[in-house]
Amino acid sequence: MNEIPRNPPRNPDEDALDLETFFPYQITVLTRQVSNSLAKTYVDRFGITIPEWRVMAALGRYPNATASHVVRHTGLDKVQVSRAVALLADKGHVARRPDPEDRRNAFINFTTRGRRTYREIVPVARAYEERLLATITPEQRQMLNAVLDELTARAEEL
Amino acid sequence: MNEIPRNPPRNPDEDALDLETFFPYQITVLTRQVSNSLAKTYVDRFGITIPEWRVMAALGRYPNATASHVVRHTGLDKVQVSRAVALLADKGHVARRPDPEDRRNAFINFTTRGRRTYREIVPVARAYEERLLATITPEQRQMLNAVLDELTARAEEL
DNA sequence: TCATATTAGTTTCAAATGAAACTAATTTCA
DNA sequence: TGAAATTAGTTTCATTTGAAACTAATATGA
Repeated sequence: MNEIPRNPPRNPDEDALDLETFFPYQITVLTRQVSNSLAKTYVDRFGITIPEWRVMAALGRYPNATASHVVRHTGLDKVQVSRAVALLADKGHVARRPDPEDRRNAFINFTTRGRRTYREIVPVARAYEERLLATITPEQRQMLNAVLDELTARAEEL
Repeated sequence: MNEIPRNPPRNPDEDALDLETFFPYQITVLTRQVSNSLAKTYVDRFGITIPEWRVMAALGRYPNATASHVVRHTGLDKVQVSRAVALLADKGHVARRPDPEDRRNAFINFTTRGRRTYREIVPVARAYEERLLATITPEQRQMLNAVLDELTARAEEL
């Protein structure tokens, strides 16, 4: 058996910053964990990536959207959307239809197959969220939701 | 002036999932925003990346740490730590000293310069956090902190 | 009306990432 | 002992990412 490595002594320096209680660190760690779990689920069970899922989520809510609309509703940038839509089209989940009024635009819609897949994913995504949040109270959830919105707006200002 | 593009109609489908209220989406968007702001600050003002900052933060708290200790305290993986330490050493912020008792290990410490840089960064990092959290109440902060810890533990289980 | 600017979306390229392979040192146990 | 397994840390390589350049279409204004 190896010796269990001891941590080096904690620095008594008053000014040292504790990463564990530093908010940007905390959310980074949580986000990575959550994203990795979800990405694995989406890939393993549905063969899609998170950006692809986000595009589908946007289409589920706003059908017949253009890529620009998808950008607005997913927090993805246009490169990611372009790629995700191309991959979803390859997989037969969505189809693009050029806008005859302005041929720079293309409307994006689910195929029958894509809609079926979307309807399978939604409850899985909800169930993950539900299990993740299961141990916190409804008041905490509600507060968390409000605080995250507030901080996102705030972070955009800074 | 171009026409302002209208959003496509919202889908009345009851089962559609709202990305904006989906927790994994919310924290992803917030985290990206916060990380980008901070990364820009660290690069512009101190010439270091976020992984390098995290290593410095770990060293500030736990001096004379090995790379493994840093891994444990930063949430970075060993590849990132190896690279970040190499970069910090190139920049003269840290120095590695082989452990004579076990030459696989190397103790990592600030150089004088590195410690000075660290002491400059800490208040900047604290100030950013402070400004970000300025609009939420102390009760909310405290709850947020507790909930994030709880959810991180929970996410690791799932 | 036609040269210039703007917009939608795609492609290119360079940097960041992390899994897996690797090197070197130490530990284990037959 | 000493061969096999384990550990610390680094390097390699394939993938992901996003900024910038690009293409095609439309809008603007002298």
